[in-house]
Amino acid sequence: MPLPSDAAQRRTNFFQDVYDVVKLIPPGRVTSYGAIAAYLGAKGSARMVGWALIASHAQHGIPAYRVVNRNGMLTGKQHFDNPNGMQESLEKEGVQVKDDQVVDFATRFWDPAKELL
DNA sequence: TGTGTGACGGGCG
DNA sequence: TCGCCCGCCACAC
Repeated sequence: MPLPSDAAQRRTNFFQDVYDVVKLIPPGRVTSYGAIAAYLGAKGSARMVGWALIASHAQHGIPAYRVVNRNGMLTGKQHFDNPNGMQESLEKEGVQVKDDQVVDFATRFWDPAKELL
């Protein structure tokens, strides 16, 4: 039986790791793609995190709406079934959103590298 | 097999 | 301050 290549194995783990980290984001908090990428040791590859989040649609229990870009902007809302649902979900958890942007992002920011020791 | 694309981030003029 | 360009790497065609 063929053994999976290290590269393929790592790719799978990367996606899984992204989901795992996103699931650990506390309610009422948000994080950025770059922070997740840095935590996974893929610093500079924040795009891969976004790619993984697109695939996260197939999974359930992935609060992808808690992930925004470094400016606290809901750039990925268009990828949800209900683009407006992303903002509504955040506001329901106490995260104020104005103009597709998280209010007081600096305080709401949750850094896995620091909080998730 | 090669090329284009993207839910990003940092740097430069 | 604003806008543009480059690097990053997995995936689709």
